Amino acid sequence: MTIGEVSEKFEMTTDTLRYYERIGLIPPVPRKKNGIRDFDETACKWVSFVKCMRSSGVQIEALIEYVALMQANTGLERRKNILIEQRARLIKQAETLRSTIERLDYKIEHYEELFKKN
Amino acid sequence: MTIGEVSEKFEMTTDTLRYYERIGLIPPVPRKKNGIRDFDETACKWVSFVKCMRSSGVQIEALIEYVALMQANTGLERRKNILIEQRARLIKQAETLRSTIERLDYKIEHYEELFKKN
DNA sequence: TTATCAGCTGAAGCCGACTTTAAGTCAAGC
DNA sequence: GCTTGACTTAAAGTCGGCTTCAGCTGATAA
Repeated sequence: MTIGEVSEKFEMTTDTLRYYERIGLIPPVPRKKNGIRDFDETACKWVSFVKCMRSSGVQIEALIEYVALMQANTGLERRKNILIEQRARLIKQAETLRSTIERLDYKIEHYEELFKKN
Repeated sequence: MTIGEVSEKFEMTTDTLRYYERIGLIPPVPRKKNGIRDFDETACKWVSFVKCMRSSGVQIEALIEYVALMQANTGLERRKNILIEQRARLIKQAETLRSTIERLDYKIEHYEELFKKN
């Protein structure tokens, strides 16, 4: 797959994909002889994974470390711990969201009351 | 309350508090005769509200508009809609988080399996 | 054949959200 | 009366995360 196809598939720009590869957020993408990127299934899976993680705010740094360890085929335990740490961060974030939503609900309710009165 | 006390109470820097006032994220804080900020209960409630919203990623722009309408004591309906829009954004975000966490769970599970084998 | 794509690289630019700095005021304690 | 430390402002700086640009190559199609 070309970078253009991948960018459509995952709804992100080609620039972002190149940027991700450049900073090591995804492993180096295989190339054709002329140097053009040729995304295989593995590369696509990485894009999918990183896109998902980023959409929830998982930090780029953590992902870069994870990818590097995968590339080096090492740090099994560390890899697992990165995932666990990030999960913990997300769970905390979900809890924060929950309580903010509650607060918004409460305020919205208050406006409903106001409208009823008039 | 001084800005220093408020910053301790809400665990944010005095710089951030001044910044928030400057851009209209909280209404103008009452001042003593010498110009020093003197946070009253209303001001504190605003800080608390904005801190909560920002911790969940509610956009500054939306909050600024909301605060401005409150100050002008107008746009009742619009105010309610701002809150509803932001709630919708947060709910979407919570859903995204939930599915990312699931994906992480799955990957972590995979590492567990690997460790069991060895 | 020429022009118009899609792709390439490296570097500079941009945006949101603070944070720091420079230069100054003011009140309390020694 | 001077130092200390908390406060003031406006403006510049920082940082993460892209995004855009300049200048190039190489393949396709009118």
